[in-house]
Amino acid sequence: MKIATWNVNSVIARLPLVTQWLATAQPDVLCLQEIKCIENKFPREAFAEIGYTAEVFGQPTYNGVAILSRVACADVRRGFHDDEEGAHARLLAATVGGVRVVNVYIPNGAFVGSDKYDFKLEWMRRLRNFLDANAERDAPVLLCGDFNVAPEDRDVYDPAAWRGKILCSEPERAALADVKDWGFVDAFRVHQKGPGHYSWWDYRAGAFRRNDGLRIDHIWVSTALAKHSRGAWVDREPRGWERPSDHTPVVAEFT
DNA sequence: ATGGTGGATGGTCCA
Repeated sequence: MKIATWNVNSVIARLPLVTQWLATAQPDVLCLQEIKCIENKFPREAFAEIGYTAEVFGQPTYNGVAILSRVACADVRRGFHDDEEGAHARLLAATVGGVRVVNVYIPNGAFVGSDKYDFKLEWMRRLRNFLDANAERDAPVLLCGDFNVAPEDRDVYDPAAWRGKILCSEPERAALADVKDWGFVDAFRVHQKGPGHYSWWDYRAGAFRRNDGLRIDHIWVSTALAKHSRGAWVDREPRGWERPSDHTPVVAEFT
């Protein structure tokens, strides 16, 4: 089983790239974030034509997550139990091929100390609570998505410049570590130990050309699923295509 | 060079 995650920054604007990538990478599951559309504008037919069903949790203009899969999804969950009306569409869970997949778009947080930053930290606390209440540690569970946190300095192109900044600050790293303490293993780090692997590069200032990136998109797995991990990698190629997302896919493979 | 780009939208907000 091959599963991938990709923040596409508008699924409508990125449709040609996503279908092209699916055709070559051939994942069984692709979790999307920032689809930036409501469910009835999601290009469901284009994905169906190449063999993927879609579960969608949409929202106008901002956020939105979806799961594309070659097999049917079961037990689909949209958002937290205690979400209020109109809450951000940032969490979509489904059982696919025996794996409980939790697809998240963790808030960006704007800048350290902002209201959005507080919202981000609180959202991560709610995610941990969601996992405690809804996921089984002994089962194959996979948490993936745009986490908007670079967990360690080796995930950052210039750690000194980013120290304490948004996406790297200690409170964010601690909140994410608490999510990980639910019982996850970073599938990417099982296979890749070194620095220089990034999943996001700012659109501005030629960041991709200079490889000024951060590793903020992740695939984490329960220890039960980690036993079946056969590989994990970042596919940098779509970031270099025409009209790219600022993120590129992260992929993990399991037996 | 003290900014820069990109998406949804139709003024700015968000990243």
